Amino acid sequence: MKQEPLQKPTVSELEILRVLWARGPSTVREVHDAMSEKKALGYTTVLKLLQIMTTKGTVRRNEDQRAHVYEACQPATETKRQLVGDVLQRVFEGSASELMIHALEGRRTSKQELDELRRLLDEYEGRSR
Amino acid sequence: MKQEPLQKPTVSELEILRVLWARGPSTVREVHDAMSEKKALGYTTVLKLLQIMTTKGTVRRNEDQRAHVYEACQPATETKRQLVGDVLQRVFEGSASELMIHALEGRRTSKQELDELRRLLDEYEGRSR
DNA sequence: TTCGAAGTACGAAGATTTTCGTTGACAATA
DNA sequence: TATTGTCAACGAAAATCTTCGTACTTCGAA
Repeated sequence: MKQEPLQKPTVSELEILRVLWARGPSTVREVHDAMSEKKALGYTTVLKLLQIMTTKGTVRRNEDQRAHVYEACQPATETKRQLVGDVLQRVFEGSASELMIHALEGRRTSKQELDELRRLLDEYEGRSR
Repeated sequence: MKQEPLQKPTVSELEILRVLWARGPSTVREVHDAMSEKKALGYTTVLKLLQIMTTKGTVRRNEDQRAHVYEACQPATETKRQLVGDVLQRVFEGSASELMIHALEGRRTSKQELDELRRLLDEYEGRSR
């Protein structure tokens, strides 16, 4: 049962992906060290996760070196889009406005970020018209 | 170990919550019927889910009638905020702009919705200033 | 050449989620 | 009153996820 790369990463898998997105192709050791700043996980735990992600097609690895080098199969943008799209559907029935309202509430959003958001809307509109 | 209502509903639990939010207080039968339009689940599956959610404090129930009546403990808004806040942190490191970019990409967004989004930004800014 | 460090592979335990089947209590009705 | 549905409670199986421990391999250095 070959799985297309359409499956959502789990919580732990996402943590790993974030490291790979930030660092680019990395060894288990590098991923483990980068993560241990935020969360302590055993080396073999990270290794296992990467092995599982390999079988799922989430990451691929280069085995030329003794320490295999892993990298994400999908660009970060694609996966992020998928993740937010999932919430958009499951929680907000596809309404971006609803999503936005709840994203803004319960946090302080700076004037800078609001302006940035407006700029994004204009840009999006200009692009898609 | 009493759990504060800070725990994220699972995928299935969310489906149930959506029904409760839409219908208001409902019996298992009502929830089950409402859901079966979208997804077929056994009656006892829905019952079990509601029982679990009761122990978690996600929903509460009135047992006056033979068919217990369930309702969500948290208002929809609160839970939605929590869910989107979770993604905001885990995927976008708290950046609403990043969230927005990826929410808009990969879908068609109408002029109406874009205007609505702008209105929301203005409203938010006016309110918090 | 032997020994330790660094790596991968494998299996597995424990937690959580998802989904029902079964049982027994009750109630409506024939 | 005997039968037929409806419902809650419970247990449990199957699927996932999370986390490691152990064993085996390989590469350098002593």
